[in-house]
Amino acid sequence: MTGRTADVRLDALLSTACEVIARRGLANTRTADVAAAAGVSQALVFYHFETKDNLLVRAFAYAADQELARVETVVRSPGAPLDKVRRILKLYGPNTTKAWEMWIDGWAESIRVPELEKVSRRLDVRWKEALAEVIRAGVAAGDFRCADPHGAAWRITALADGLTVQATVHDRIISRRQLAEWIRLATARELAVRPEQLV
Amino acid sequence: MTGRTADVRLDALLSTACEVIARRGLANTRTADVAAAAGVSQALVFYHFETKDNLLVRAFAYAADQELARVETVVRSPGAPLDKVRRILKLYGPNTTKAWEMWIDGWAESIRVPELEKVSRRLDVRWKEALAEVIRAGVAAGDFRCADPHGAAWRITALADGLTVQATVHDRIISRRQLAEWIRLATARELAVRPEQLV
DNA sequence: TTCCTTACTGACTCCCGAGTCAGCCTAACA
DNA sequence: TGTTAGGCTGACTCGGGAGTCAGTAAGGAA
Repeated sequence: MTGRTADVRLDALLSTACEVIARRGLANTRTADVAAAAGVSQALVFYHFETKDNLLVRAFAYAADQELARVETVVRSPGAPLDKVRRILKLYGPNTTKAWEMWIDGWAESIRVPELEKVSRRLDVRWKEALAEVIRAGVAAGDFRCADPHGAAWRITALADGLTVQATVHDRIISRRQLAEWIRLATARELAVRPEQLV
Repeated sequence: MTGRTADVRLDALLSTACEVIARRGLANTRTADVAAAAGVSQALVFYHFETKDNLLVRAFAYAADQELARVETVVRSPGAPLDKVRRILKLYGPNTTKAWEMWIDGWAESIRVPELEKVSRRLDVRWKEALAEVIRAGVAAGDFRCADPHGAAWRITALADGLTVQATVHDRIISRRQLAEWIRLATARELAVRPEQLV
């Protein structure tokens, strides 16, 4: 496993770093853990990333880029706006990838690390913009009504943030079903449609 | 500064620990920092708390108790339910105490530390219950309408969580004014009142 | 075939921070 | 006015984790 080109190795290390951060938590992630998980020496991590801080910021940026790519896919896909809203909400919700665990850590760390804050801000803003875009498209197409797509997108995603944080941090405090229902309800109100249309 | 009774010292140390955690962030808080900020030796911290983990959990519990006391004061105060809703929302919002910075760190840490998760869960649940109680009282008094006080309380506080996290982590991403307005708007919808009634 | 570059490693160093411990100081009680 | 208990400290230990460095291997250019 020698002599790979740098960017292939970079990618593998960043992907591994994301897994380790999600699994162990940011505070418990050592450079040696990432190296071990990737099957390389600890020194290689420093060879490619110079510092641990740099590795972590790049790892979060890597994770953000992946999420953003998925969002763009939905936004640009053909299909009815209401269906896109539904797909964005599904994408946004908690899933098996531990992405939420990672981003809750990321938010906390972003308060002190400006570089990380930029990454996290970019992701958060884009999610909200993407939903707003799709809502605007739906309004333009006459599929539903919404007086304030920007505000609606913010309120919907913020509600989802708040509920998902609770569900992620406090095991079993609300069911996945309840979580999804409340988000659908709020979205349906914002768009003046029936909640069932978002299932 | 010698020979204070243990519980006075405990209190002072916990209060100082909260300040330090809020200011420096959980990850950057050393037992020596807390000791220095309190003007005592590092060894005294261990004398009273045995381990750093214990100190931190107790500090979060201390902060939670203070917040809870303020919530209870509002809930039990005389006054119209709608006014209590307004006061709870005001109390919930970001303020100058850096409480939100602390609890965002707390949420992240709670994912891995069961003891801390209990503390954070107790606080989160009580906030939601308190608001639900007040909503129920308002419905009973005929001051406003709400078909699902429990759900409404969850949706309102989760929205507030989501928006406040954004405002806390991402400086200037939304104004305090906008934050408060969106929460009032959502609350007004839930309670079938006009947003101005919540100002 | 030699030389240079680049990916990579083992084996370090070094510092920071949690936790310990022997003993000091003082208030209160006998 | 001893004695003691409990609050308190200085001066440690010790382990873990970030970062370093000398050197190896391999592939391409000349």
